[in-house]
Amino acid sequence: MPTPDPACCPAFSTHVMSEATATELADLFAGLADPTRLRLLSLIVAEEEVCSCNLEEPLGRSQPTISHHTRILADLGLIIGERRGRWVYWRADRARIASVQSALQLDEQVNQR
Amino acid sequence: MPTPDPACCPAFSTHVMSEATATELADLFAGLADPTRLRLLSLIVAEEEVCSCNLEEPLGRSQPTISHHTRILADLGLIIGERRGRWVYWRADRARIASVQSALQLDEQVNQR
DNA sequence: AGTATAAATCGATGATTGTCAATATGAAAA
DNA sequence: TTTTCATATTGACAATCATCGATTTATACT
Repeated sequence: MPTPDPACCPAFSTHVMSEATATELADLFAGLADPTRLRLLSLIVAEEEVCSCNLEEPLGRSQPTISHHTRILADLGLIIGERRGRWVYWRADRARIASVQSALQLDEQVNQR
Repeated sequence: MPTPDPACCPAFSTHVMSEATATELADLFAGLADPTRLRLLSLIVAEEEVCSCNLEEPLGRSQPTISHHTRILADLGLIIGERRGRWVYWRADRARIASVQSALQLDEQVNQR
């Protein structure tokens, strides 16, 4: 009778999320990994559209900081800005936000691409 | 006839996610905002349980780095580790992961707590 | 007890990030 | 064309973080 396998666990073949997919997803989560940005997003999601000038006061951040955060969310496609005159109006891309949700089905993201 | 309101937009009362909720959620997203951690999580989610010793090779990271990442995911409650002998076996807390998903219903997170 | 080994912790380093003051850009109003 | 003002960009700084080599802790085997 052979000695039992001392290995910690049986051999198994696991599928790992690809580097590319992981990096892409991580960038999205990083965009959501800031309290100010989440509050900003919640503020925009709650309305049909919100003017930039109405963001600074409820968030308690300076104008450059707000601009910084809106840019990050916009670059990720989570919000969309439209300039009308001197003001920029922001609205949420709800489909895009929902797609981040479904990205959390991690077992279905495996080995794609 | 009075001059039209020069304001950028009509007055509105918006609900913003609370600081506390935002910080809590941001911590969770920060945990997911790293490619190595996402691949690690996908690897664990794909199996019933995975031994630590089977994580280093597919992820191409050193043992201290893997330990660092499992700790972060475990502290967030996304994975659960169980020591059996010399080895630690990890499994995903799927309910916890699903709760992060539902946290993305940002409009329902408003003003809670 | 002594050895082997799996995982955790420590210490250091290079990189990224949130923030704001100062400045620039761009569009409307006078 | 000047002036005004909403937004964007720049530069700087403190803080956080991913990573790994070295070491420690803890468990099992002899």
